[in-house]
Amino acid sequence: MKAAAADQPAGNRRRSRRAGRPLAPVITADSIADAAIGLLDESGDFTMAQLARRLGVGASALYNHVTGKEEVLARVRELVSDRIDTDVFDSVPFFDALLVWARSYRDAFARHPATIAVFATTALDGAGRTTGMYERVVAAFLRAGWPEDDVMTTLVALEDFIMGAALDAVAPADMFQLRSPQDAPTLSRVTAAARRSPSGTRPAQASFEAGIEAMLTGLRVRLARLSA
Amino acid sequence: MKAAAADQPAGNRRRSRRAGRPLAPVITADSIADAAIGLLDESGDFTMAQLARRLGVGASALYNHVTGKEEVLARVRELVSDRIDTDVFDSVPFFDALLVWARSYRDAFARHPATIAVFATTALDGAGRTTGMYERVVAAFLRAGWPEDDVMTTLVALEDFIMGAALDAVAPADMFQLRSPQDAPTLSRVTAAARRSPSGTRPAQASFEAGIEAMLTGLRVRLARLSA
DNA sequence: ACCTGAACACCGTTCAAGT
DNA sequence: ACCTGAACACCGTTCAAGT
Repeated sequence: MKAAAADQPAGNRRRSRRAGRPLAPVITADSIADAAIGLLDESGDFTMAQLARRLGVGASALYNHVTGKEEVLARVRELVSDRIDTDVFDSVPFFDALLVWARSYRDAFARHPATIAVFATTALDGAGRTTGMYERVVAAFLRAGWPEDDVMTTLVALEDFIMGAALDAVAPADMFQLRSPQDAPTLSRVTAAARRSPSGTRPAQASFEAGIEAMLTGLRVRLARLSA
Repeated sequence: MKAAAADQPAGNRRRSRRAGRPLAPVITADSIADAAIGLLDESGDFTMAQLARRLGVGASALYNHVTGKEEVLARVRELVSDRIDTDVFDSVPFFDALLVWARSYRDAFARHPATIAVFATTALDGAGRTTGMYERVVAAFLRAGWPEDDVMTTLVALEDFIMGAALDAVAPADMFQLRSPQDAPTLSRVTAAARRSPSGTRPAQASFEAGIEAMLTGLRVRLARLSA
């Protein structure tokens, strides 16, 4: 009745590894984070059991490499932060760079909705890539002449909008598609008009562009006022 | 060994109710939503078991009144939406009203972080108070002369910012308090400057005010451009 | 109709046993 | 050090039994 253990070393399809320490580690903290981001991309969430299954180990094996799910999410955040473009600040004018940065920031997180709440509420722990991202953006604010004591306030305001837009990007397209339009005639009229409009872009996308444009317009005014 | 069942009818301290249908219903969909919002206020989250315990029933009893946790959250959203001030649109100029509305919107959700993601991603289902809130705000946009096919785009852009700010309001105050400041000297300098600044308001609050001001400034420009 | 209490499939995490 | 597999306390939800 015993199934033959015919696994190739590289294969992870079938379950067969006897208990005890393997000759070489099967997983690493990095491979765990990679697998997590894969699951996040595919289904928007992950469990420790799914993670372990994908890596071909038991769930408890994960805890030899990470302290728990929270650390996995923190590591995912680092990987996601890495996709945010901060190089633009060296090549184009400040406000133009801010627009590119904001778009890449929103896109990076819109693909991983499960990380948004964690990202927004977990403290930075030092030397990571997320900290590096902030360091470069803050430096750009200062080079643009932004008052030192207003940089964080403004940067976080921008982040608030970006995170809200990332959350919205995963909302159902028909959020405002009412069953009984007569209960909210004005809302129905306006959502219908939006659908007819020749935007081409998806609604969430259009709102992001409208919002970031308004915000940057307002921030130009703010900078002028604070500089005066 | 059997404990005496000495409960007052109104008391819900001790567990004692024999199986079978009670003479009068013990809970209702409304009392469930009320209890949920209480737990949300106290600890930022709730489980069906906690909800049942607070109501003095078994967890399975909840399912006689709601279909599941999702419905509970939807009902909480309705209660929260009810706290958003839309009356201002009748009493003060449009952009001033928008500011008051945005503040009350953010405050309503900042107290219930667990509902933010649900609110942002669940479709409206018709005749509720949330729909009513939208109906009144949309009407105000139109009265202010906003182009019909741009109302939803702009309203959602505002909501993106408000929701992001609500999420930020529950973030730890020391998010940017690095363990090793030398790894990010510019970021450290700027966060230190922000702490010294005589704002009086909390950082998340200051960012909300800066952001909504910038956004409304930008939207005034947008309205002028679209009207031209 | 509306409760209780047992049960189910799952969750994240711990830990002894094995190499 | 790093795996397996059993176990724990919990989660949301279902359902038979009781009135």
